[in-house]
Amino acid sequence: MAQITITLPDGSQRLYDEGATTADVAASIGSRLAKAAVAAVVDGDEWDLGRALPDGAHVAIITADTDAGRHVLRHSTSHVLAQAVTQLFPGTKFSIGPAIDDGFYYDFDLPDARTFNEDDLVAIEARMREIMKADQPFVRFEMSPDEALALFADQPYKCDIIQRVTGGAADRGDSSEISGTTISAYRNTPQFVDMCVGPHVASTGRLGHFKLMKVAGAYWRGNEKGPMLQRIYGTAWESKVAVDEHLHRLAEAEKRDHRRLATELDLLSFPTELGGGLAVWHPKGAIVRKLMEDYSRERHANGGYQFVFTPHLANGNLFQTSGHLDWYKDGMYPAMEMDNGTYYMKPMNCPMHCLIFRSRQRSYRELPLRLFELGNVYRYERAGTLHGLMRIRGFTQDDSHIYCTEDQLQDEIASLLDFVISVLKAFGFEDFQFYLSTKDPMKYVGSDEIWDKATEALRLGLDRYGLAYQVKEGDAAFYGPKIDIDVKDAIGRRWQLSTIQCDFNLPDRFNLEYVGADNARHRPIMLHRALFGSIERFFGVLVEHYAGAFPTWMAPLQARVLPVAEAHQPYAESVVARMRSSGFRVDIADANDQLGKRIRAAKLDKIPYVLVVGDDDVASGTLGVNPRGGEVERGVGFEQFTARLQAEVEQQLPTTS
RNA sequence: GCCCAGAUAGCUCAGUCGGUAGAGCAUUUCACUCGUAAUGAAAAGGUCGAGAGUUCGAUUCUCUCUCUGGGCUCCA
Repeated sequence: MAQITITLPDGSQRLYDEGATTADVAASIGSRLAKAAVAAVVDGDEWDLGRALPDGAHVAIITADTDAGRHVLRHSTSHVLAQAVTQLFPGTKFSIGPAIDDGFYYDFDLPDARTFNEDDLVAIEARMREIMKADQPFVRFEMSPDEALALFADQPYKCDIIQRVTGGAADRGDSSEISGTTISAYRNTPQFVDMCVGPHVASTGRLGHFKLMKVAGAYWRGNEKGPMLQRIYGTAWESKVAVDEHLHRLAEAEKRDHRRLATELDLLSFPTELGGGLAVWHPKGAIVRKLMEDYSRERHANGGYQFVFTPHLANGNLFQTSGHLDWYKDGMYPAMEMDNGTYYMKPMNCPMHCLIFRSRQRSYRELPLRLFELGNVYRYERAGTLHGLMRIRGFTQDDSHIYCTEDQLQDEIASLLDFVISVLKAFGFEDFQFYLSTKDPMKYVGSDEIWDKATEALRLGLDRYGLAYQVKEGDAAFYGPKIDIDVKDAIGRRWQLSTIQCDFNLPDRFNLEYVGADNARHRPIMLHRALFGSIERFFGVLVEHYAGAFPTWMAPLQARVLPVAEAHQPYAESVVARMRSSGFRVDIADANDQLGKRIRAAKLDKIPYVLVVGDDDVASGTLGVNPRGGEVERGVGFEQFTARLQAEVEQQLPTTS
């Protein structure tokens, strides 16, 4: 029998009989590898284990415990989901079922507009386990588009994909289903076959560590004018342990949910009487917010910004001039008709800042002119999009508009990046991701030349700062390209916070000018930027980042004093009074309840320091210090403790710019 | 806006096959005065999200609305 030569990732070569598969290669390397294998990379493409290899192929085995391996498990599990649903609900049309982060989903169109319920999920999951127990093979085959259209004649969504792809109109959503002009599919049973690029595990018995999570509606092809399908989400992993760890992570994330913690820690609430997406801040939340704002103001004062204030309402002419009424009217609160015009709640501050710039003649000597405002804006976010503090209808932007010359632009962007990162680090974020968003060809104003110029300036700013970034094509605002900055929180989730946006448009619309050194009039360049984005959202992210345990400098209460018994009450009160006079936020828990109970309550309130005072402390002027997350220390001198506390606060709060 | 699921005491939830409701924690009071994560007892606390319909009677069934949650779409 003829032999073929296979090259492995380490460069070594092995000989196999002709017709050998990737599974044979894995088995020849080791039995553990063979067991862990789910697919392989053959000459750069992902292949099933069962496909015969060509001579000279480069082969790398994909194991289940890698991202690529889990992707195969998840994608294969989604096929099992589709088979289970089509068995249990005859007549179901199925559309697409890709692997996603942590899992997979599949979209279905059920007969008679039926929808899934919780019980259905249980039944479907049970049927999936039967299919896995049956150990059905995933058999790959290929066909022409015409054959595929015939095979999937009763599956309109599949036909839609085939026609679109063969018609040259494929998009990203189609890529897991189909590629090129030959259509591949995988058959599990005589009845069930699904169009798919693959790869898949060899058989359904290889699967099993999964859980169906939830049902949701999803538009076919993401088009809100199109049909609404029923989507089932699931998670799948290489082992039961990995599934359990994933579920544990979800539970931990839920414990950090800012909406839950806002209630538990009495920070703020969303009274239904107010209307959706509107919050009221309780005293404890307000303290934290005030500290954030104070810090932001201090940094801006040191950073060469000038503070301004603008009203919440404006005549519609202003938003006509800015162009926002043309582009974003649906997102604005409706018009208020007054006897002297039509007024709107402001959805952003920039037009008003432009009016400040334009209020008198400006000289190049004033530039860059940096206007800063904690500006309250109101946007009519669609009902289904509201989400706690993260998506809210009334919020405060830490908003700045910088007017500068073309020559100043790149320096300004570079120093802005510096400023943004420095402020975010002060709030405990260390890991940043940068994005450069470019023009949306369907939605923009201004000339191509001006867009290229702005985009290039942002790009050079990032390059000059030496930052790695990703480009998001077509993701820019209508008025200009932007840099967005994501941070990674304590449990690895990413949040988009800061934004730096170039704008060659508003200066035109507002006819902004400055007098240059040449005594001629020039148009300034405008930058929009926000560090927190919105105070509310940033606060929400901080709550989740710290799980409600704010660092001492911004904690609503920095310490609580607990007299062991009533006899120690006067001493405890003197400790509170002395600490308050030093500017610390402290309260007392009277000796009405047992000490253990009061300690527990203080810990649940996530107060940084619990100070227990008893006989010894009264006698020698000391404190029992019980720090959050640390060991109890008895007999600490009062001055010693307050000095330590002061140092901690100062160290956490850098004020350099 | 669309699909699905919800809304019962301050919080977390149970319950009523249609006859106006209960627990734990929190709160208040009393007793206990305690050295590092839940002392005991009692009291008080609810138009059962809002409106309409069916019914002798609706917190429960139906409809509409408001708000919330999970998705989709959107996010200047």
